[in-house]
Amino acid sequence: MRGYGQYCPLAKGAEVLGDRWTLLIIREMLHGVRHFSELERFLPGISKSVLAQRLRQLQRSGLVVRGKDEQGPAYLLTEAGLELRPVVQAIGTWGARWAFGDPDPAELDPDLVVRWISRHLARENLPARRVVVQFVVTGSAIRRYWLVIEPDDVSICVHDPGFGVDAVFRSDANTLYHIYLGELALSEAQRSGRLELDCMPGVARQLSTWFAWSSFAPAVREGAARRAIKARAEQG
Amino acid sequence: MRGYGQYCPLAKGAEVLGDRWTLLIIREMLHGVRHFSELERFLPGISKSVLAQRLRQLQRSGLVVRGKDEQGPAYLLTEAGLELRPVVQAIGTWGARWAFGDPDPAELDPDLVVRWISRHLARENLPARRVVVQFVVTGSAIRRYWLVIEPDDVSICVHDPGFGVDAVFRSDANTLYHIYLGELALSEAQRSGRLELDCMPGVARQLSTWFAWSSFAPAVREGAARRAIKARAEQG
DNA sequence: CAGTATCCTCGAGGATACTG
DNA sequence: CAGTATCCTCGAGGATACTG
Repeated sequence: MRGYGQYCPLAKGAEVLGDRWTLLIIREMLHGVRHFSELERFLPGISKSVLAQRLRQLQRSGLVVRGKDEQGPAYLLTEAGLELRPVVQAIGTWGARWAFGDPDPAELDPDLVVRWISRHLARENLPARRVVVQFVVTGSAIRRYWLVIEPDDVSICVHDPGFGVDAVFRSDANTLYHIYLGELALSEAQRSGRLELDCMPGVARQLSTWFAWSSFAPAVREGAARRAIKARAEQG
Repeated sequence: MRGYGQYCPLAKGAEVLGDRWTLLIIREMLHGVRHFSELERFLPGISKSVLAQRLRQLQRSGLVVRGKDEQGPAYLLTEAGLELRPVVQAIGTWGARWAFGDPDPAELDPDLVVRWISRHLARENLPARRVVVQFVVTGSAIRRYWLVIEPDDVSICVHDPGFGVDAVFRSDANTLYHIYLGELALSEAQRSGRLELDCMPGVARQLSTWFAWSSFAPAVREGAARRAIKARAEQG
């Protein structure tokens, strides 16, 4: 981003962070995403050239270093990049409270929400064996996903991996997003019929503890509560 | 800013705040700036049309309302806008630590730094009478400012208002910026000869308590200390 | 997979003049 | 002062093809 011509900490921060997509790239990297193609998959709509340009710029600004790992080139956050966690948290918290209405249908990408869910597992509550959770996302086209959770690895399959299934979620994408974002409790979603949940015997009690949901969930809940109160006040 | 197509609190926050100049406009309004022309003066380089467009957008997003006061149209932050204070503070703190090198000479606008200083006074430490502080900013062209501090008003004059002067600061713009940003203590600036400070008798002891300096000063100091340690390590 | 190179379009915003 | 209207330029970035 072109500079503001001001010797001011906020202006300097905004210069580094203000380019389109930059903050979302940082969000992904704070979640542990390290590879170019993985960034592309988590950022639908970004083009290769923009992603490459942003990663170069982030290296020049000292937030990211490019290295190698087993799977090829890997981008890692520096100390400066890691210290953006409070910034991302502050903007996301504000966004959840004040810029978060109902989703546009085009924003409800089932692939994406299943990926998001799969990286916010509460590992400490999961059994020490392999667990498979199936998601059936209804809509104009039904999408199926199998979350294969191994003690030290998680993968998402779009075909039955054949290990058997511990639990099946069946809902539309909108409902799944609201559950992930913490606005809708599993039990409430089931009661209202928006979610069908089938579990293997013995799993039902633990299932709800396996998922950590979004780190913005508390702010999303507050924002939703505030909007509900306001709507009721305007009606009454 | 065009949307990201993601139903994510961070993406939604970034959509509202990510346009060029938007965060700096918010910074000014958090400092109490309410009028169009005042925003223009605090944001050198912004054009009328961009400022007008941003203010319209901020109203549409619900961060700002347009009203009237004694001096004409006035823009005020809503509750949503006021809650951006932690966001501005987080980005500025990060910027001070990780994106704040030496200033480009073009960034050292004497008008601006005197305005900044004048709105971070420690009112509780100022006497209950009118106080006048003169700033003489040296450089290719010498600029003079008189800060006229009344118990309930502060104004900046570029001609001697004729009230007499309680203290005179004389330094170049670079030094004045570093003092404002908290990197350079008044006493240290004097000792090193970068600042000449003349006071009326009886004022010298209090003078240093009159100024609150930048709210990012602690982060700027930490950032400068970190860079100094790093530079020394690289030398040794 | 992990990008680069090239071409092309469109929209952001600067400059300038004008208005209530 | 507090903006709006108009014109014009330039750069961001999308599409596509290509490379190690």
